[in-house]
Amino acid sequence: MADTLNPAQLAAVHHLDGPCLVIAGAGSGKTRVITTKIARLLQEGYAAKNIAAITFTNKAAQEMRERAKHLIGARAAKDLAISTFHSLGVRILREEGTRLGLKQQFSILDSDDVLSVLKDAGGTTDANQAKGWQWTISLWKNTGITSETAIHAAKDENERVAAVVMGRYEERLAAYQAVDFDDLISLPLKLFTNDAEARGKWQDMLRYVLVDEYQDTNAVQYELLKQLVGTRAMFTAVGDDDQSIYGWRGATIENLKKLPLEFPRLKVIPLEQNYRSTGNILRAANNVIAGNPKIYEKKLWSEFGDGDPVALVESDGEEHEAERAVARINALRGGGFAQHFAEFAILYRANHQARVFEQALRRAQIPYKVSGGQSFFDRTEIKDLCAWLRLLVNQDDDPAFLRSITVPKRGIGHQTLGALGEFSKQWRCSMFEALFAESLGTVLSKKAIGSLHEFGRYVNELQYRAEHTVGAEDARVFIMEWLGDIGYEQYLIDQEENEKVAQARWGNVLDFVDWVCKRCGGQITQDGGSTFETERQSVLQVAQTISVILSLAERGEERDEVTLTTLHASKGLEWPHVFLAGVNEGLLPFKADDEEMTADRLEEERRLMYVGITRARRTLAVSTLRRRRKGRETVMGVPSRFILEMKLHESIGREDPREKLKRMREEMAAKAAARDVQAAKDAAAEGKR
DNA sequence: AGCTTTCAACTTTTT
DNA sequence: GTTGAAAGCT
Repeated sequence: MADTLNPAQLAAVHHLDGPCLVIAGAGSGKTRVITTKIARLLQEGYAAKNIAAITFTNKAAQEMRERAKHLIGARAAKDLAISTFHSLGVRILREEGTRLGLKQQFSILDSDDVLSVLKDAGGTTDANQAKGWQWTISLWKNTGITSETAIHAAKDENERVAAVVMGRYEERLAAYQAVDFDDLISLPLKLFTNDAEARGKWQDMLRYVLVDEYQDTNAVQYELLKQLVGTRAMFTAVGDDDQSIYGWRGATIENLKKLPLEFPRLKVIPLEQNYRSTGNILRAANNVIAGNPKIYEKKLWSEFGDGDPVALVESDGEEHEAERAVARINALRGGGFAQHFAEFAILYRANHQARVFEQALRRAQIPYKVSGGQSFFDRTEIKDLCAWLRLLVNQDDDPAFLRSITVPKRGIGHQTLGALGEFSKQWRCSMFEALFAESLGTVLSKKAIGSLHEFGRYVNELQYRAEHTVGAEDARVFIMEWLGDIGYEQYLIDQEENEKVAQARWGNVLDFVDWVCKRCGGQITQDGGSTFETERQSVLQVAQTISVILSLAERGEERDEVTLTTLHASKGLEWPHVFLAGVNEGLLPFKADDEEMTADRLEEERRLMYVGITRARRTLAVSTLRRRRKGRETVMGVPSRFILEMKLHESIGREDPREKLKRMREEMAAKAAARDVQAAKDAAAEGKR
């Protein structure tokens, strides 16, 4: 990317004296605009703590902070209020919650917690029913519907039941002094709407607000934003109406339409220069999205030249498609177009599509990662136990040491640990090594050293046992004893006032134990035709695996792997070589058998296709299935209408794809005929036998 | 009748 | 790879 900003980016950065909406096309350098604008605001005299940047995911927030750090230095970046909508909500509620009758240490329920409260409130043990309620209630809460108004919003019998359950659910939350994720937005909004003093205080604190991925905001988030910026309206919203793909969870592009109406001084700036993809890819993207009605006109272009034409891949079925993808990866690498596996991504509509690709990649010995899921390891209770396991693997892991020695509390406080830390710094050793140092007596009391030694000895004992415990059953016994020794269940109960929440957390712990034990015992894996049994592992070996996974995740280190991900999860990412899988009618655009395709739905599916296309930097393959398995029978695969909409014949440097499509159809028909003949022969042979 | 086994189907997801 | 439903077995 060039060192200087282009005129549109500059305009976006320098428009400081009023509301600003940046329509940031895919790959148009929007994060750069946001961070540069933050620097500009600082220059303009804004204090760092008065600048708020709001994102949707923690990852995005972290990334933005990193980028800001590079630009303005760590010191200034530290004070910036960069956070997600939700963590900003937490901050507001921690400080002002008492005004809403919420104690300062209210608890936040995650979706598992919510599920168990809902089962309880609805008097059911059926997880699916409770999940249905959870979904409906969350959607209501995200569109501004409360337990009072829910009954009017209910459209069928199920929803009417959900509305009743919602009432009881909300009562329970209030009784537990707990909030769910949606409350983290709606309660601050309620506060600001009713309490001018609190509103004034926060408007004064967050004097300039930047919002990333504005097209993903829901109705409640929009209202909160309005309350935050007040009539001063000093804000910049950055978003792309063409990349709004979260309508199904309450995001609404109404928020984009409303903005100029509610803020007449709004300056709208489109960013159209793309710094990511080749001309052929952008042309296909523009052609597809042209099928949608426009809110803000924009057309992406780049200076990269036409590049390779977009490839159209047709395969006989899912397995064949996966083979074609593997072949393509090998061909591009062999041809010197790519050096690393990490340059490739395979994108698909639904998670289950990943499986076939996983098998094919494994067979071809190509490393891959499936994105999404793994958030399991983010839970505090799991992190606690992982810290212990990490310590067993590597005693010199100081963060793991600190977490283990304080979880659960064992009478070793920050005084002792501070001294130990100081000591280890001085002697350039790890804290665990410092534990048994003789000269420790000069800085710490006998009693403190006693408890430290006890901890150290226990860790050594655990480590020995972990190394020698093999197999699922023994592993379970060992781990449960360990958890009993450290009193972890009791710790969870003490930690959490709400008994239900504590139980749910303990449930997660048990899941984790299962997970570990499963890996300790030999497991039978079926891969394609072959069946093999993996080695039985010791607890320590499994812990090592976990440590590796965690440390890679922590350092954000990239392994050289092909990425498999859903289209939704791919937004914001990019790869040199992208393979769009299963671009068939019914899959993309997705259509369930029992539901009709509305214009809104189709438009969102089209945006999803657009997001997929624009992930590619250099080459893009669009893959369709001639035959699609649907249960036992094989149905005819119809290429997605989006493929036609790409107008690939406009691609430069290839044969006319309409001709190619025609040829492929003929081939398909011939093959199908041949198959039928073969099938008839087989049947005849079967009959003879 | 109640249990086990087999078979098919399966949106998208963050906090 | 998991779950739910239907068919088959005791």
